[in-house]
Amino acid sequence: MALGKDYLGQDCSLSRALELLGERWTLLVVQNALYGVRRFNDFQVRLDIPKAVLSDRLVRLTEGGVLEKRQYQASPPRFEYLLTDAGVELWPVVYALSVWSHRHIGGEPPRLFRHADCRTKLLPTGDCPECGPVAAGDVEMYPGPGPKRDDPVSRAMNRPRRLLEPVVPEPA
Amino acid sequence: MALGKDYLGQDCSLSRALELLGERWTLLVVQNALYGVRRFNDFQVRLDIPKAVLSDRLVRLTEGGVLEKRQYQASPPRFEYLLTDAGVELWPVVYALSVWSHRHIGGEPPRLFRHADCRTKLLPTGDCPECGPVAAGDVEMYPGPGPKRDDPVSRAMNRPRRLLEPVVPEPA
DNA sequence: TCCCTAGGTTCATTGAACGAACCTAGGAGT
DNA sequence: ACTCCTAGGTTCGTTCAATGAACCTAGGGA
Repeated sequence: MALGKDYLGQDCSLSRALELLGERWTLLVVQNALYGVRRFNDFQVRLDIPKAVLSDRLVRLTEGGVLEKRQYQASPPRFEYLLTDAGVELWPVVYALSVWSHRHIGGEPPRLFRHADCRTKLLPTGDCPECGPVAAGDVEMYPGPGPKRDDPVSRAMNRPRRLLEPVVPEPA
Repeated sequence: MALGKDYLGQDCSLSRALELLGERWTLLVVQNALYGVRRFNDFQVRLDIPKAVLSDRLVRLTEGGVLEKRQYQASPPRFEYLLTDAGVELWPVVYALSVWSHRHIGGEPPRLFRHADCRTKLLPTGDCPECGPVAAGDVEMYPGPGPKRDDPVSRAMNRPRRLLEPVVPEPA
């Protein structure tokens, strides 16, 4: 975002959220973290995002308390980025915006979401019509009618799976 | 957003929403439209946004079906921008993100929101804990503890008022 | 005649996004 | 012993959106 990613003169909570989440690519990174993507190269392959931008976004999300960087292997040192509790709480926002997009912009959704316990499709709020509020970890993602990207990470997401369950792409 | 405001290679609904709503300032324009701001100069005064950017965002939101441009006076010709039904349906997204920001980033909210009928504070989803789903027009906005901007448009928003009710700033 | 208002447009400057190239350290293959 | 591969980045020149000050236009009011 050119010349100032901040909104200094604003008085609302939304502007503070947008300083952290409103930059290009940022919310897509969070969405894919909810889908189970954890590693730098997996984000990069799935999003086709310039590495320098991805690096910046991961740092900012980590500093902002949305992600946590963890070493998952000592030698050679390798890292993954996990959503914090605050990050997981962005699920309703991401889902509501996706539903809005499908309703008002159009396009077939490549992935659908239901309550894992009762298999009921979620309301736009992310709640289950039968059971009420649903934790993000109890949401099951399964393939929808829309076209899907063809890369190893996206392919690994085609099996029905819960949110936050780590994506393990097959090696090429 | 530099070099491409689009996300062409993406397969998700969210990326299509972000092509329309994800640029700098855009969601703040929608938020203020929900708060009752309708006129070019009122958006400009309240947001301190460069006029060229505001002009671009209003055109894009209008083309995208979020706003509708209407002439409210013939001579001299004057215009206002009203939210469409699709635009009003962004209220839960805007509200959920504001609540997230207050919970996880902090800061006092300058405005609070309750169900106008029963005066109960809304859930983060925008629903009323007592009555269930609430239409945006039945949400009442009232001043909260946080600091407020001091401009004629922001001052006009300090009286308790329903969402979408037109803001009428006092002339300076 | 002059100024004011609403609703913009024009333009030079700045700095974020892009993407290709490069880097580093540890295994793995031959 | 040497080379390749992988994960996880960094560097850097190019492109283009954001900024803000100046300007524009048409009608009304003093």
